[in-house]
Amino acid sequence: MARPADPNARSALVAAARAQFREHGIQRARIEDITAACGLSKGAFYLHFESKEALFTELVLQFERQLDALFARRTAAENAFFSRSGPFRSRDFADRSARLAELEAFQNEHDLETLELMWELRDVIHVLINGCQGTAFDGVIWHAIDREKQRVAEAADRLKKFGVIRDDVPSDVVAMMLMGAWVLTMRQMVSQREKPDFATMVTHLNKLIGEGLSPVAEPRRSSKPAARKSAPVARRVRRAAVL
Amino acid sequence: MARPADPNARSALVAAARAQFREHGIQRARIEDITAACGLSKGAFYLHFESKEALFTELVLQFERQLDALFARRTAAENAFFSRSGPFRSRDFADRSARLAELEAFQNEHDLETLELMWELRDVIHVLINGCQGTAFDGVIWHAIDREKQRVAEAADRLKKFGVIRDDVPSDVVAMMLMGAWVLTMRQMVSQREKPDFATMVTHLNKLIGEGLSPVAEPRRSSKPAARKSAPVARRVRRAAVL
DNA sequence: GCGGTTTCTGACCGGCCGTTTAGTAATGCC
DNA sequence: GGCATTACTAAACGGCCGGTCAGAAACCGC
Repeated sequence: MARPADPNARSALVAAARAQFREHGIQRARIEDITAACGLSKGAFYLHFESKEALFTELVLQFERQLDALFARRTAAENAFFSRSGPFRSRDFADRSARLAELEAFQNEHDLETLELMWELRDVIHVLINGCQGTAFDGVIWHAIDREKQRVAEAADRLKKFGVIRDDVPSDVVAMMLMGAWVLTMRQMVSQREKPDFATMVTHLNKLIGEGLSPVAEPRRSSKPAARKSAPVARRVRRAAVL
Repeated sequence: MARPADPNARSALVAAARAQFREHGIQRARIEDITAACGLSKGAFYLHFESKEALFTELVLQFERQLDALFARRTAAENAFFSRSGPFRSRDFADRSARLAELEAFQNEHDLETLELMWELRDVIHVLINGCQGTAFDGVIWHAIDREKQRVAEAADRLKKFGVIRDDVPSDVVAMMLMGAWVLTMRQMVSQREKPDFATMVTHLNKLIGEGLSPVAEPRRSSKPAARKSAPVARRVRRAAVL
C-alpha cells in the first residue's frame, strides 16, 4: 500500500463546492476557493472530480433522480386513485368524503416528501434557478416545474370531470398558482437556516386552493325559472378580486 | 463637422445585447457577438457604453424606475382607498359592493400595466431571474417580488380586518400564491412570441384567489346553541386539498 | 481634391481561472 | 531505514475575453 487518501476529502469538497456554487453560481465559483475551504490545494480537486461541471452534474443528477422517483410515485398514485375511484358519480356524501380524504392524504404526503428533498438540496436548486443561464443546466429546474404544473393541471381536469371542483377556472391557472407558490417557497429556503414548517404551509396552501375551487351553486337560469325544490348544497357570495 | 455617427448604432447595440444577455446571461454574453450582430467591430461597443455591465445596468435601472413608479402609484391608490373607504363596517350590501368593485377595478388596471411593463422588458427580467447570480444584480428581481408580496399580504390583512376576506388563511400564503403565479407568468413570457392575453389571465387568477378567500359562514358554536334567525349569507362545503 | 475631424476597426494586451504536470511529502511494508 | 506507491502541492500553461489604442476610413466644408 501507500499513503492513504484523506477519507472525507471528497465529501468536504462537495460541501465546499455547494457553498461556493450557492454564493457565486457555477461559472464564478472558483476551484481554488473550494479547495482552500477544505485546506487543500487547487490540484487536489482533480483527484476527486473530472471538472467543476462534473461535480455540479453529479449534484444535479442526484436531484433529478430523486425528483423523478417522487414524480413517478405520485403520478402512479393519482392514476390508481382515479381508476379505482371511478367516475365519482356517487351521491353518497360519506363515500365521496372518504375518497377525497384519501386523495388529500396522499397528496399531502407527497408534498411533504418533495419539500423535504428540496430542503436537502436547496443550494443546488438555488443555482438551478439563479445561476445556470447559458450552461448545460439551463432550464433543468423549469422543466421539472413545468412537468409538475402539468400534472396538477391534469389532476384538476380530472376532478372537474367528476364535478369535484368548479369548471369555470382554467386548470392551468390553478396549476400556475400552486406551483408558483412552490417556486417562491424554494426561493425562500435558500436564505433560511431553520427548516420551515412545511406541514402547515402545505395545509394552508391546499386549503386556499381547494376552497377557492369548490363548486359554486348553479346560477339561476332565466330560461328555466322553475322553482328549485331543495336548497343548493353550497352557495358562494360573489367576491371581487381585491388584491 | 466630420464623419457622422451611425444614428441607430446605439439602439441596435442595445437590442443585440438584450438578445445575447437573454441567451447567455451577463457573464457569458460576448461583446464581439453583440457588435457582430450589428455589423460593427468590437471596439465600437465602447464608443457607446462604458462596459458590458454598464449597458445592462442601464436596462435594469430603466426596469426598476418604471416598476417603482407603478408600485408607488398602486400603494398610494390602496392607501387612498382604505382611508377613504373607512372601516367597512357598513351592512349596506350595495355600498360594500360598489366599494369592492372600485378596488377590484384599479387593482386590475395596475395588474395589467405591470404585466405590460414585464412584457416589454421580459428579456431583462429573464436575465434577472436566471442569469445574474454573483453579479451586482443578484437578487434585484427577488427584492421586487418580495416587496410586491408584502404589499399583497398587507392588503390582505387590511381586508381581513374589515371582514371582507376570511381570516383563517395566512396573508403571506395568499401573497405567495398570487406572486408565485406572477413569477411563473414572467418565466413563460420569455419563450412566447405573441403577447398573451393578460386580461383574462388576471381575471381568472383574481377570481380564484378572491373566491377562495371569501369568508366562510361562521361555524356553529356548541357553547352558544341558540338557533339562528337568519340564514348565513354564505355557506361553503368543506373541500379537501386534492391537488 | 484636400485638410480637418470624428468614426470605426482589429490587432493587441493583460488578467483571470480551469486544467495539467513535474516534483514533493506522506505512508505502509519489508 | 529504505523502497514502492500513492496523495498532494504549487507552479506553469493556455484559452478566453473584456477592454485599449494606433491607425485606417468616412465624411464634411471648402
